[in-house]
Amino acid sequence: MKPLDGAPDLYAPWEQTIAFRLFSDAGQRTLSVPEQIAAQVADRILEGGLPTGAKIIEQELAAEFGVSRGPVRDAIRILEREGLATVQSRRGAIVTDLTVREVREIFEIRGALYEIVARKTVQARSDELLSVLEAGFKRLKYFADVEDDGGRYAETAYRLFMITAKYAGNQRMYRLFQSLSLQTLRYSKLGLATRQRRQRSVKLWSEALQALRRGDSERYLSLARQRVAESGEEAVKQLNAKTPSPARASK
Amino acid sequence: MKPLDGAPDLYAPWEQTIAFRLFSDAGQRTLSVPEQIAAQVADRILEGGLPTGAKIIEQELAAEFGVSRGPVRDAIRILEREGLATVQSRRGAIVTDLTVREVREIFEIRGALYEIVARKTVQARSDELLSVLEAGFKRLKYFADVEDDGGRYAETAYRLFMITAKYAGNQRMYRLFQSLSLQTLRYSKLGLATRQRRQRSVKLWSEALQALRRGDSERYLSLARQRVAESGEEAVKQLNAKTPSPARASK
DNA sequence: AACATAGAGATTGTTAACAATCCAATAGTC
DNA sequence: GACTATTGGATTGTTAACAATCTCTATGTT
Repeated sequence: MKPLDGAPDLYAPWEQTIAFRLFSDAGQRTLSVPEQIAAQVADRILEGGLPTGAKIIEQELAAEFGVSRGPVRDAIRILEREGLATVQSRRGAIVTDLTVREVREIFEIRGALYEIVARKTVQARSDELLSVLEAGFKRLKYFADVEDDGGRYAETAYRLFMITAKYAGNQRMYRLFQSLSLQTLRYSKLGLATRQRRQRSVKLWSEALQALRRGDSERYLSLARQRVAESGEEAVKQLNAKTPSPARASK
Repeated sequence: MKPLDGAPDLYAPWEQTIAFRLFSDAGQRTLSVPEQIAAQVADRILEGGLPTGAKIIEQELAAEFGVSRGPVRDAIRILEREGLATVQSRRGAIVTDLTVREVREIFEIRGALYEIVARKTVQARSDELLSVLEAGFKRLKYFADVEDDGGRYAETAYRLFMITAKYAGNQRMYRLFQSLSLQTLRYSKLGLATRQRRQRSVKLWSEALQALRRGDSERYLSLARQRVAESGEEAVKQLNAKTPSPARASK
């Protein structure tokens, strides 16, 4: 029944929230209380419910989740570790607000890691992987046409990529990708807010999957590289258009 | 007086302990109490005072540092984040004991990141960097001939590399390298326990620095790549020779 | 002798109160 | 009016006690 190490849960990654997977991927079966809190807050951050720069106050979360501040503190440290919260000593935590430079840096790192992951994914490809990806790709195409802020498409693309990354077999790298991609997910979204951009992304995915099917490692790699590069550029461009004038309108 | 962004502290990285730099690099000026504790314990782990797999008990550290368990818990979480401690829910923390597979995975990641870092270092090279590296290289040669377990050589090589990584300009990647390299430092040591191995490493460093001086990016990259590959292979080999029979001698 | 069970001690998880620090609004000064 | 001190409230940091859990030893059973 277990076709490949770590493969079973490839079949149903779409039902769980991203943050839940973030921690269940880490190994343990049941999540500790701080992890459960962290997962819920993480989802809120990724969905935009807690906007960039918002203060995360221990007492508030403690009251909301019905625990004392101790476990909440732990949860905040977990979010910090994942790059979703930024803690300043004695000043509390805020939802991480990446600078343009940091977003660039992370995309550069992701680009470097793609070199390895892409090759290993092609090498380890199987009918199973291809059919799982095919199913995911259908989802992706669906969300490309849904009119929203690009959030659902970006999330689906993230999950689709993580499936290929898991298949590459380097667990540490998988974990690293998870962290880096999740940190930039809110910013990637910006570059996928128009249907046009999403359709461009779908095209690149489509060709990449074909290359993967053929086992064309070089083509797959170059498409993956192109995708992350375009995605990064677009995110940075949108971010630049946004941040320079941070609303100093009224008063 | 400040020749280049982030450069000043390149001049005196040798006096501070590795773990102290680990946190002062992170940004803040003064270290919080948990960070100070984490730094001291981290040094102990890296030096071998706390051996691989050793239990880290909250109460013990609390008593030793004269604080309650709260800050110690924080410190342990920090060590976990840095990959030096492994925390199991309700079972406490131990000094991280990497499997052969994990060591391989980390070296693979480092290899991928070298691609970027090496190119950027060559691109950003300056007389200042070269002279700092020259001074560091002297140190390296010195420790190559000191008879010990390879610890001091490995540490010096780590610091020398981190200087080049800092110069590359991608802060996030610098931080990542710091974490990954520190996690494997205890294992890298294994491959540098003989004077012969150290002299081989010195040779690669020497040639790499020459290539850097000439601005020969490709040569520099290939030497860096070779160094990390050999280092990884040797570490894995030694680790394999060690772990399969985990001392079931007496009793 | 091998194995299962029970219990004591050790250890982590959680809580609530207290201490230290930070922040913002207010009052005071030039 | 602009700038600097002050003070109160909000918030994080720390502590010590209590609760829950785990581990290991000793005991008992087959």
